[in-house]
Amino acid sequence: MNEEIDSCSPDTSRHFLRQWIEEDLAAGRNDGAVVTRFPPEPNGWIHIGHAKAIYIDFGMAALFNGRCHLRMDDTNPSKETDEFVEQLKRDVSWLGYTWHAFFYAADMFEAMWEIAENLILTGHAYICALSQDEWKTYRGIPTEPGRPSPYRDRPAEESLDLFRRMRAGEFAEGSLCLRAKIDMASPNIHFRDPVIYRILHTPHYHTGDAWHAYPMYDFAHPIEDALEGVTHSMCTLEFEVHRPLYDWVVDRMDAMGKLLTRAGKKIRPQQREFARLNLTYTVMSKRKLLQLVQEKRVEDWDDPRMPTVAGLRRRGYTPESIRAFCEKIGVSKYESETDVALLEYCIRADLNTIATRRMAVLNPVKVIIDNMPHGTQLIAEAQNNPEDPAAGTRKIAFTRELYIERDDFMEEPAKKFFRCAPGQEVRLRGACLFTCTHTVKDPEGRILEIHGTYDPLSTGGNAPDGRKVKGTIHWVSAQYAHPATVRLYDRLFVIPDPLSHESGDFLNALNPDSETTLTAYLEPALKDARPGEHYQFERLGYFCADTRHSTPGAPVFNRTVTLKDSWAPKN
RNA sequence: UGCCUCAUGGUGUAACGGUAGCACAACUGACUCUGGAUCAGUUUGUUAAGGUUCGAAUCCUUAUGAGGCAACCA
Repeated sequence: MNEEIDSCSPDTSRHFLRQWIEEDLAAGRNDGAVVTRFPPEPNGWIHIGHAKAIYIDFGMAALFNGRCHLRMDDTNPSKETDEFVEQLKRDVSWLGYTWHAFFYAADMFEAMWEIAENLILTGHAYICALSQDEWKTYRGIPTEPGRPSPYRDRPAEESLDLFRRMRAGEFAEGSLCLRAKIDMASPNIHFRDPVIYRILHTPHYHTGDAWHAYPMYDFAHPIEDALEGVTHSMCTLEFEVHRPLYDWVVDRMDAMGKLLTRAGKKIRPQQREFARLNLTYTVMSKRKLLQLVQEKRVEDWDDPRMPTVAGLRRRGYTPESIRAFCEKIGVSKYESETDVALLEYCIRADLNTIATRRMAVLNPVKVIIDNMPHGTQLIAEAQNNPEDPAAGTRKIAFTRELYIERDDFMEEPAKKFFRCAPGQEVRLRGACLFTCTHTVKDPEGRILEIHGTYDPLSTGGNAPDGRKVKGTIHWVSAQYAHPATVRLYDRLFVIPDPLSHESGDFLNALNPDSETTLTAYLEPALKDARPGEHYQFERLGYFCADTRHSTPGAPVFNRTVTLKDSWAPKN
């Protein structure tokens, strides 16, 4: 791939986020600092949609010589684990990014607590004892104002006492919560006295049982940003209506003198939102991916059919291709649906330059070269990668009996079918020219053997008289072929019926034939393929030796992506 | 029917009051020891209606369409 992508350089187009930061810089805000963050909740594995966010968060920081933090947004202990944290780090690193600092939001619980107590003391928060159901009637609906909670004017000392006892674990989950006192008549629901602390007794993977009261996202996130010195907090569109609340919290911190300063200037974090990635035929919801894993519809989070970063990696996608994809899709606030064809283009473009060419036959039919004496063999020399002469060549034994792809032979060739057919000369890649003379069939008419002759003068694949041969097919020696497991993937998330998808019954919309496992004949060199290595099996597509099931001497190959067009007769 | 946001070819984006451009997809052709790749080319677009302006994708108004917000999730 080109240098731009290798260096993880950010998008060069002037999208609205870039302009936003440029304006801040021009206005001299935050003393010229640019600090961003990628703040996943460690409750699952990241997918291609997160890759977009990572690309933006890290890319914008890099563009302005700023810093980007990796932060675990772990304010809800019920779904979070250390394993997810470790996987998150692995995946972000694999994508090619290095964070300038790593944080757990949980490490800031004490600071958040202090701010919350301060809010209570200054009349900006109170302990509410309304149940969730009761609260619904007080909060009101978007089109009508809400009513104040009966606990809204609880004295600060009383709230403070209850708040501290919440923390100590004296109360049952749901019995009490801390609310910010803002505006029950606001058209923005998030301003109607939002909950900022709730009681949770589930142990936290990082802080254990030290806490029984946990901050809500809306309260915690701006504090995390402010305490880390984040200047530009970028997130997806659904948080747009939360922005006023984000600013409200930052204002409260400012009033308490809690904002960081740099050269005497306050670092005031701001939030902006961009559209999340939607891919055609692809389920991106973390909840649904979790369901696929839990119900064992897939092998694991890194199943090659999953849109997770780990799944793509195991499927054979490269970090370069994913970054190139992120650059191509751009950044906007329009909720678009990107065609997966673009993702596939990106991996083909990368693999085309780096993948080693090998010959393989997935659906074999035997070829017998009648004018080649039994027991003899020729040595063919083939390029390892025509796109990269430095990849060199290799020698392959060519024998009297071969396998070729069944699709590469047509008894009655269609128009423009230039491959093997009776009387039609074809090139056996890297070896020689071959002409089929006749076939042998079983009683059902299925072809068992293709017989023919080769041109002994065409060694290497070219006839000395210079005659042109339009078709070139791949082959493996029947004598030396290495049988191996190959898995072909179709799109797992094909949605034949959009209605079933929209009704939430997405499992019925999954393509049941998304994976086909078969035994293929490979050229002997493939026996030594190491997990993670990329190959192009000529016209069959790009493959990657599996990183999970491959064993030395017996690699399993996953198909990364097919070549652009597969030939089909046009009638 | 409250608030917020968005709308440019089939798809994704650029143009920031001054020639609607790029990429993917599709289709043509050239070349090729992969019907791949590469190279060249073609087709297709500013949601609608008003207004401001010498000039509007861009600014204003209205309409239409799409999405988000009523978890003690993030």
